[in-house]
Amino acid sequence: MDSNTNVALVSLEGLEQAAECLRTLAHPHRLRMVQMMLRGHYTVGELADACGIQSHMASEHLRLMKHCGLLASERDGRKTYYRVAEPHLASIMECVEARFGAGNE
Amino acid sequence: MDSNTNVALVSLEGLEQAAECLRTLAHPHRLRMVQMMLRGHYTVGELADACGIQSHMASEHLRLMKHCGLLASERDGRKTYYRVAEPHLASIMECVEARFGAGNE
DNA sequence: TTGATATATCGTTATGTTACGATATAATTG
DNA sequence: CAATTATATCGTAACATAACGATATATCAA
Repeated sequence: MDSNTNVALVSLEGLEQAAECLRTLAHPHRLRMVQMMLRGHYTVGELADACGIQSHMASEHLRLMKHCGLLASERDGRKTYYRVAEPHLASIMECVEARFGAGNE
Repeated sequence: MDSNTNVALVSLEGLEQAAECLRTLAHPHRLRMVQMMLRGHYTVGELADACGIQSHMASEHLRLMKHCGLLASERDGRKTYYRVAEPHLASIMECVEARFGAGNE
């Protein structure tokens, strides 16, 4: 028996929230940022550089993910450090790595 | 140390594919259908009824998920049965259930 | 205070997605 | 064969998202 066979179906409201989070996560630069943030905390500029995008665009991606509860941030002087706030993100990134990581491209 | 700290960052190409899959999954009706299909196989009409949508719209949702490798289908007479083809979907739905299921709404 | 640096926000345009009626195909029944 | 049932596809209008230049704010350094 599959491990989730006995879990009740999630309510439509729950699925709508889940869809919003997944949709927010579903962008290659945002996935890259999350993957980095699971390994440490980074400034907007560092995340932008790693993605090869301008920092004002990274800022917007980060804002979207923070808005749906995936991230949190704290300011230190003129830098803002973002970090993962949703514990389940690690499991989802493990799936992404298992399915799309080295050896599966 | 987190369990994924040593895993190499996924290539941008991999992240683009991952983003496409996640974006396809990120819809409340599609999540409901996947949740059902993890428990059995269903026809287009059964999945449509469960979501309260017309079957031609369910057909379109199912086509999108099949297109990116999440589902497979087989025809039996005039019915088409869809089933989950991507094993990692179970883990992702477990995350969704843990985060948005009963007790977390 | 002035200039430089780091983030954030705004406005616009281009592109993508969703829902849905209409229509098409394919299989079954009478 | 004609009618019915189950899926699938097409065209389109409404809506959402992404990218990006311009601009704003906030902090630090000289």
